[in-house]
Amino acid sequence: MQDKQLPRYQQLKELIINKISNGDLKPLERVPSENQLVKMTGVSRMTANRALRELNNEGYLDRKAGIGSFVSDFKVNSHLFEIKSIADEITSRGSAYSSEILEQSLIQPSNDLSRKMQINTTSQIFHIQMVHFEDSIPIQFEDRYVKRDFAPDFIKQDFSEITPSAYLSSISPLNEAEQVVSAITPSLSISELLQMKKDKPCLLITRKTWVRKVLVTYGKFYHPGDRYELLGNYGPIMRKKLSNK
Amino acid sequence: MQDKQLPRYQQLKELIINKISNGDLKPLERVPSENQLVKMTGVSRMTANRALRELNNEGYLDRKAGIGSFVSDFKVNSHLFEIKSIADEITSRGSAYSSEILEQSLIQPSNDLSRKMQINTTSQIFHIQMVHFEDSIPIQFEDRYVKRDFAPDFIKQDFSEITPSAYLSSISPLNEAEQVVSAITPSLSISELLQMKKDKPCLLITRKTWVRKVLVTYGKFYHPGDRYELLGNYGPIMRKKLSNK
DNA sequence: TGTATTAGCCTGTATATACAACTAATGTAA
DNA sequence: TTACATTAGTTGTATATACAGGCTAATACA
Repeated sequence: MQDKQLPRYQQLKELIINKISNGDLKPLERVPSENQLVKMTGVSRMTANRALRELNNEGYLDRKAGIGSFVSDFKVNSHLFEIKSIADEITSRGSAYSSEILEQSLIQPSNDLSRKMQINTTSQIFHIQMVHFEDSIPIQFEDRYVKRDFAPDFIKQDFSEITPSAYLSSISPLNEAEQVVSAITPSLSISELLQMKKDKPCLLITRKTWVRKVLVTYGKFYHPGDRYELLGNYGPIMRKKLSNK
Repeated sequence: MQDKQLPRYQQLKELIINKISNGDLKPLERVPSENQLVKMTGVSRMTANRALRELNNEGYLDRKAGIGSFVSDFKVNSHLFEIKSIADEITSRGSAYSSEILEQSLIQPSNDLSRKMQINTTSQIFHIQMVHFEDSIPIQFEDRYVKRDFAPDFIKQDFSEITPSAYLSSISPLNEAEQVVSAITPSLSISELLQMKKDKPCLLITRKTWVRKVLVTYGKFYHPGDRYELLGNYGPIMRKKLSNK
């Protein structure tokens, strides 16, 4: 698919990212050391170093001199992993997660939608609508469209078991996203779905996600303004320390 | 201040970041090449390469093989630079920026505020409240606190000329920030300041900013929900191409 | 047994070197 | 003039090497 072969440090990075995203490597698990990578793959230590160092900068790994390199525990981190885990976010707060699926179908996109998703109207698109609950209180209404080409089995999934975001991440690491955050007054139907009081505001996140420069999903995520806020960290990533005792 | 001297690639990075943030190097301006840095500073090309490469990854520079390295045009980019420039953001849209200052004073923090700013109540804090306008339409109400220690001349500034964010960035590059985004129903006074219709929602951004792990400013920024949205890009930064004819 | 030392592995940094690919400008031949 | 080749400067990648510093576990010693 690619025109040219990727540089070796990049191949190493993707190898490790794939192992993380398909579960071969789990959070806090050890990753091969630089010298092990040298022996395994034949690269020099400096390029193994570059691969691991960049994965560290990007938040995939935690490294510590004298100890080793370990898969990050993404519970706290931002980055694209944060995006996949409304369920994890809820459970990591110690709350009970549940969901209710309202719609799950295959559709032909309207003109407007096909334009937003950068496709023609003959392509087929999955559509899903569901509500996510924290301790039985609705916290997100998800209205998402997914390209059939990217996830042909999307329609067969049981999204009460795995969230759409987590499922999509399991197919292929999502490597680019754009999100627009705004404050709106919700429509009556959404207000009811989220069990919101009249005239209370909604936090609306409109998100597009790409895999290798190809847009694969477009979704709107509505949160009750008084029950949800969005946290972002910028600058040097504050990483959790590895326990040393 | 620092315990140990920073690594040389880091010194190079900060040197260049400082030149960018104090205006010595302007957007789209050329930055010394790797070999020039080698001659100027005596480091090896690989460490000059690392410094420039990381600045590129972090969005400060645009590099192109065969051409050179140039300061990014931050109009589009996110990162911490985005944060300093509500005025730039407005003018870059081709609109007219103006502002109105409501309060500018030196105060003793309340218990609550001193806790939020991680100081004791004997420290002194600057407080400023102002409204930012786009084409005479209010688009942000800024309610900000700044540590006196960090910016002793803060109170003397004319913030109709330079925004508080831009002024703070000019003192020292802000290297870490946390922001919480939420949707609220504004108080009556804020609703009036922003000339909002009744019951319309507000996008509230609560932001803390650090310089070298020390919190220097804490602010709340209120935007009319129907006139403002927050854009975020994640993953590989989409950089503007250098014009090549 | 208890304590100090050492050896070994890990990451972090720094240098020197090499080659590839890209670009702009220049020189050269048709 | 036009088309092509050359050249110099730039970034991008890859390797080999070296030393510093953090950490752990084995070892040596008292």
